[in-house]
Amino acid sequence: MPRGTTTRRPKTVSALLDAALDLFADQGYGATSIPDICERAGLTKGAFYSNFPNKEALFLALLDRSWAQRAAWIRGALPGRVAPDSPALDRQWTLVSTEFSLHAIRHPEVAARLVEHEARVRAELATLVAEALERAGRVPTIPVDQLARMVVAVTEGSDIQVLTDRAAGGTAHPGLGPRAVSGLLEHYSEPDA
Amino acid sequence: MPRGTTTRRPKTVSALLDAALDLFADQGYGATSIPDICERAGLTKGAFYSNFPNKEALFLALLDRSWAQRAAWIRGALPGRVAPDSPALDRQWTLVSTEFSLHAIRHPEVAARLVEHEARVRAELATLVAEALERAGRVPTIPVDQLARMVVAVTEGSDIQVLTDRAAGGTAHPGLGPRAVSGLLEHYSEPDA
DNA sequence: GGTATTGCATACTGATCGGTATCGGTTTAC
DNA sequence: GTAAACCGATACCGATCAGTATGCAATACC
Repeated sequence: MPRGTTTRRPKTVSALLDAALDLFADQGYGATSIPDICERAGLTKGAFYSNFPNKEALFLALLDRSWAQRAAWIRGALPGRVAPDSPALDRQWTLVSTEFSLHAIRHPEVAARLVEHEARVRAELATLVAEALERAGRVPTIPVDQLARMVVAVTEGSDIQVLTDRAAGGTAHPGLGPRAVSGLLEHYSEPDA
Repeated sequence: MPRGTTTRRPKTVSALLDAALDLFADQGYGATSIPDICERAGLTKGAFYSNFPNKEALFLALLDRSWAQRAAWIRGALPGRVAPDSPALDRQWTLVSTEFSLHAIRHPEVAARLVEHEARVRAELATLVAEALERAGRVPTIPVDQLARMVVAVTEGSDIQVLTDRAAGGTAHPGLGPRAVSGLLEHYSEPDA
């Protein structure tokens, strides 16, 4: 049982993660410095190095937190839909999560972590897909895990397209992600016999 | 007609772009410094600032060159396929191009440039899709431009998935991109009457 | 309430950053 | 052959970086 102050630390960590999320989304991971993060959090480098050994450790912690938050959000938002729509497009999340994918591709030891997380997400999504198809009186013609993979791929690709168009001042359209998803689900299933 | 030397400059620019491509793919755009690029190119900062005002200008020039090269490559590789397969997965290209999308989302003036380029690519791809469907005796049930959009989205999303799995040491599978593409093309077309 | 411990601020270091100014070898034009 | 223009190397600047060491106020325990 430690003796000194322990209640401050969680608040500090949370403030640092909040600040990092904003800055990674705005400037990118590589372009964001540790002093940047501390300043935005209203703290100093002492607080940072007291909680993380370096920037990458904070990146990983940030993703653990974001994954947990988003998983909870998706679990609440998705079920009951006829087809598993893509969850609401979150600009900040898309930017940070995509950048993390790139980071993982460049750093194999990090990639393992990402793949594991994606497998869990896909497993959940696969059951949702299976349920949705069942409600629609259809059965999949390929493994639902492969369907989930396609759904994730097309959704993420579409999100990037939409954000790009939006940044260029294009009219705010919903993107073709949902339509492509429902198309894939219909095409790779058939009416139950 | 200028009087001095002009043959050296193109070689220098090319060397800088080559070096930047390698480094942006390996470390990311934000994490790559100008001295890094110069060193890898076997040049000094004098060469850099003699040809580019800053790192972003080089990024844009690099993408212009890469777009031209890839467009030429795709034009030679794609036609004649029954379905427009995704071109061979190029790790370096996927990393840099995805990072540029993120950069564009963060910088609207850059996004306009990217959107314009993507529109050109999609136009070409749309004609290929139309030809492929025609050869297969089918007609699209939604605008071919929308089909092209879906194809691009699912391909890029799948490429990221494959590279991540590969980085994590997963078995080298082709990914579900091509299958999803053909599924979309079939689902959003019907036999010609 | 005394005290040990915690947790962040402060201060510092060596390295590296982006950017500018200038210098000198090289090439082209005539 | 020679002069002019080019173009990249060198040297330099102030700012900022990642990381460490230490100081000190706040807090939890007894």
